[in-house]
Amino acid sequence: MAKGSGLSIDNNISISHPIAGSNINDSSFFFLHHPTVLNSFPEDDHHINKNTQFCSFMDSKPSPAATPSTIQFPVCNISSSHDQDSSQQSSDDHHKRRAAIDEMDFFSDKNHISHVNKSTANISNTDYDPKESKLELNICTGLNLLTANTSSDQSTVDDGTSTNMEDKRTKNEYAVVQAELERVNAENQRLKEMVNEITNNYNMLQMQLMTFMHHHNKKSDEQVKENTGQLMAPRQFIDLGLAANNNKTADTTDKPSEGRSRDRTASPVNGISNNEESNVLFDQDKKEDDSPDRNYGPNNKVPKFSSSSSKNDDQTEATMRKARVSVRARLEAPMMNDGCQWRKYGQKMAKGNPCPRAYYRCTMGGGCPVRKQVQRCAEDRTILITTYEGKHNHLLPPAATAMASTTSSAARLLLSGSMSSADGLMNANFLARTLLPCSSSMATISASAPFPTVTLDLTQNPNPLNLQTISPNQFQIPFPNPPHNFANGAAAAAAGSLLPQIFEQALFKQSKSSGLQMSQDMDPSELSNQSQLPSPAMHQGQHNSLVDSVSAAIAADPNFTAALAEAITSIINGGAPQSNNITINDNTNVATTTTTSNAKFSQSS
DNA sequence: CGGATTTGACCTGCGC
DNA sequence: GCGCAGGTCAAATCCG
Repeated sequence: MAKGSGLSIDNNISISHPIAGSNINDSSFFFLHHPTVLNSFPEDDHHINKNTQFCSFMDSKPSPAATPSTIQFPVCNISSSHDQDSSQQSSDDHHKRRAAIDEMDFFSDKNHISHVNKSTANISNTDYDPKESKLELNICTGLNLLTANTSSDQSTVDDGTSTNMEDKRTKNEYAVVQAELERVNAENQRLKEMVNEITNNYNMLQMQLMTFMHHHNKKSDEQVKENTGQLMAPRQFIDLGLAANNNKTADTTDKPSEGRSRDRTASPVNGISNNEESNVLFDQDKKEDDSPDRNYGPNNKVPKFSSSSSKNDDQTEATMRKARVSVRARLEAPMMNDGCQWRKYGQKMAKGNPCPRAYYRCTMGGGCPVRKQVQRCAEDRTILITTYEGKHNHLLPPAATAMASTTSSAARLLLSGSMSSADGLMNANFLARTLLPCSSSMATISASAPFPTVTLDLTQNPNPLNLQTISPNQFQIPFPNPPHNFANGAAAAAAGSLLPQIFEQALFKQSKSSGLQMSQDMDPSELSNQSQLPSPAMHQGQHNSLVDSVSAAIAADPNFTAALAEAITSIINGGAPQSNNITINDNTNVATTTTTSNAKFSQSS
């Protein structure tokens, strides 16, 4: 290479380093994106620190002035293969060198920026734009290399002393790193914004759900009584899970029209008002939480009434204990891996099913009230039916949060009706309408069942997101395109995590379409942020909530991400548009809330 | 040996 | 009141 030809800058990596006496072919020499190729002049030999390829990057003993501002890039496999001298360094130097290698200082002092003639630094790397560069590069190479771009007519070779090969090389590397850094920063910022948005939307939905249920709890009983004829049946159903009433006299005087209520559940219309004014609750479930193993003891035969300021919470707990979420999944394994630890405490032969029903209790937390029943379907024994009951009173591992949130949300859905019976049925029916707006058949709920049960069917493959009535007391949500043959059931459990989002969306939309019911009990400042949201934003929030669920599902079992993604995609593509058709009427008069709700209920019943 | 599972007994509510 | 069914208890057993 003739003198004066300057540096050859080429994106095709080919480094010839005559100074070091070796060619640098190791791709690891270049970090991140392909840096440009630099050929130095032999004349510059005396300027180059032989111990380094990038003088300013790696020199462990820079000049004191350059020390604080030296940019240090991680460079691997250099010294051993390209620098014989480095192998002779003392171990101390070696450690210093390594320490220098491991550091990258992109924010060096501007005062130490070397004077680089930008006019000669015609770098072919398109990522580099000195004008847009926000980072200042401090280069103190001690070199005085000439640079030239032989491949471009635009370049001019400056034979002056302001530029040199190391400068250009460093600048190239810097440009690459800077571009990468900016890209990563931009992506990081974008991800942060996404996370914040998802979090905000999730919190908003959760708050709305809570507020909505709180509103139901505070609705006056008179409003319910106005529809006594229509509400009788739903009251019986909804409150089955709430009231623990062993008052046999009351039972005989006002029994449910059909079916029976189980222990610790009772007809709510036995002269016991569920509204807040009654200020009555059953503390039985608190005992259950404290000592679930003793909830069948004689002391618990007669639930005790007490007053408490935390009535809502206790009622929530009570009903959560009653509400059930059943998951049907094709599963070879004897039990679905839902992330929790369970202890089997019983097994019974259930009527009408040759397969025994196993009873499990959560053992992850002391006195956790959550239980589940596992039984194979009589018709199709490849289907495993897992029924969850209760609410965990302890922290859950990530893998268990999906199903736990499902059961919790399902219970809350049903609970939302137990506070105010009319709206309770409305919730279920609204859920049906939301999920299957085109269907003329509504999920019907009666008092014939001991527990309100939501069944998540992961075994079917219907076209629409369908809501089926599989029994008078159950509404079933078949999961579209379910993953087949779950190896361990984790995907099924994870898929169940979609349920709370469905509930939340349904409840939220109900609250919207019913005239922003929460507004009565809600701080206007809180509501303002929510009710005034334009629909697209809200839909986005719901979608983000779904995404959040997806994340939990994936966390539950990454091995089934693909299968789960398929199912989720089906919901998003097939189910979400349906729900998104729900019109959010921000102009609905709040004063018409009760009327609207009752009208909805009348339609449903 | 300690924890988990099995399994028969027991409890409870409901229907007849 | 009795029987049935669902649900739970707890001693026996199993297992790592």
